[in-house]
Amino acid sequence: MEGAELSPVDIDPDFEPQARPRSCTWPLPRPELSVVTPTAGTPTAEEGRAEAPPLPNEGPGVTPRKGGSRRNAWGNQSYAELISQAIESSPEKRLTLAQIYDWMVRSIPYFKDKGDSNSSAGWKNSIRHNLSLHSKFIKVHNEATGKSSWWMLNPEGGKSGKAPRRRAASMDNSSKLAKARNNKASKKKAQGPGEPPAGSPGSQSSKWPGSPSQSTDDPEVWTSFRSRTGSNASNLSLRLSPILTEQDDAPDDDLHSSLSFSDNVPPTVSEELELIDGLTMLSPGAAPLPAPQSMLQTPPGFSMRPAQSLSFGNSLFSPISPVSSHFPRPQTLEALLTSDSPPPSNVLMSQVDPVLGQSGGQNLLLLGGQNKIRSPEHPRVPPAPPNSLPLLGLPPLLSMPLPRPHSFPTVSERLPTDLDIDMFLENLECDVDYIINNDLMDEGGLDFNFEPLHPGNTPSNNHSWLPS
DNA sequence: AAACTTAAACAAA
DNA sequence: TTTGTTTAAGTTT
Repeated sequence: MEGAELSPVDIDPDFEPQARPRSCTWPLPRPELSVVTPTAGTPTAEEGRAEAPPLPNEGPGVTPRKGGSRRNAWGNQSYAELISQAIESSPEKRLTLAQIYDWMVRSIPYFKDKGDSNSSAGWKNSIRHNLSLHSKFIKVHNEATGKSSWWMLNPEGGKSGKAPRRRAASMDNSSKLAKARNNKASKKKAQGPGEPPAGSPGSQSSKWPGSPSQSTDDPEVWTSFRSRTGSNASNLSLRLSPILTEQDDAPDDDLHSSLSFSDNVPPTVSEELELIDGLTMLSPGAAPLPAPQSMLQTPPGFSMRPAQSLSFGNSLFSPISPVSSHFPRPQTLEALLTSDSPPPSNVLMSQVDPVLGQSGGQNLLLLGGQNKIRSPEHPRVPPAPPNSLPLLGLPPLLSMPLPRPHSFPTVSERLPTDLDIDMFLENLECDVDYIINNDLMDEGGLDFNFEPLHPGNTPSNNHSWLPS
């Protein structure tokens, strides 16, 4: 693309702050011609990826300006372009906000002396603003502890496309993506407890931005699983699997596209998501917690298992210990930690993980939601769009006959070839049972009656594992 | 009018 | 505080 070999912002000799009524001050009328030095220091370069590619940069290319005048103090590039360059210059095509800042300071002469907090407020604000505003940038959850999100270029282009303010009759993909991230806006201002901002997209559920593989996925669908409040549930958000990252170079757009959802999302989905969104916050699972200790506090049945950070910390579901259906209940934490036969194809899992992730999360939600929380109107599983992979709301994986509005095809029907998924489902199933038995039934507060619904074809009909 | 930059209010972590 | 999201206003093309 653009990144040809461009000098960091060519400094043209004639450069002069030419009339720019703008109130803004130009601290550095004439940027030192210093060549972008990788700033030996910059240890900040997170995760050692520091070896920042010295200088990317644009040059003559992008936005050739006719006159010798430059549009901005640093050249003719817009913030968006600079950010794009920064991201592209990174080996993995992704950077955290801090890294972007760092790149700016190191690569663009104009910002060289503006790295300190004092002089940086303004442009950093603009950077952030641009990242959020343009659909060409997508935010990806950063697995690393305490790290901010990765920012990547929207594989789909997203172009300079601006995020549409509201739902339009027809949106192109990038717009939709943008929209997805947009919908979060709503609840900000003007929220009188009971008055949804009229005319604003307010009533929509919050969305979370896509993943690199989200390209054509309908953000509406799985984007919405991000908790409005940014609770743990937001960790369901996709993570960049190492594998995917590596393939990043390859045109994986198509690949992802093939996994994508259709563009149509039934109107009800939004509402649906609202509900789920709410439930999400109630779900203790789905939080790839970096700190193992914290997991000890979580209900044993849920997927927060320390082990996940080991071999497949990048797959949203892999964390669940492969407990076979013969061992319905995780015996002990130790057991969980030791039973670690990794799924055969972590690769595949990683690739679809965003989608599966949503499904899985949703499932847990449905489980919890329907049985212990609300759902007076029994949340419907959003009808999976035709070519959608498994949004398939894995409901079927719940071996126990929870009251469900729909009946779904069996897992094997839908995923005839994906053993990993089956395995995963099995695991989940076990967890669910365990939860039901230990966390719910023991409470005595719920009145489950499984038998009637299982006329005897239950795999483990004797329920010998049930706590007596 | 669209694309940008700059500011700033706010929220979440 | 930092990171993100939005809204708003002023400029430039």
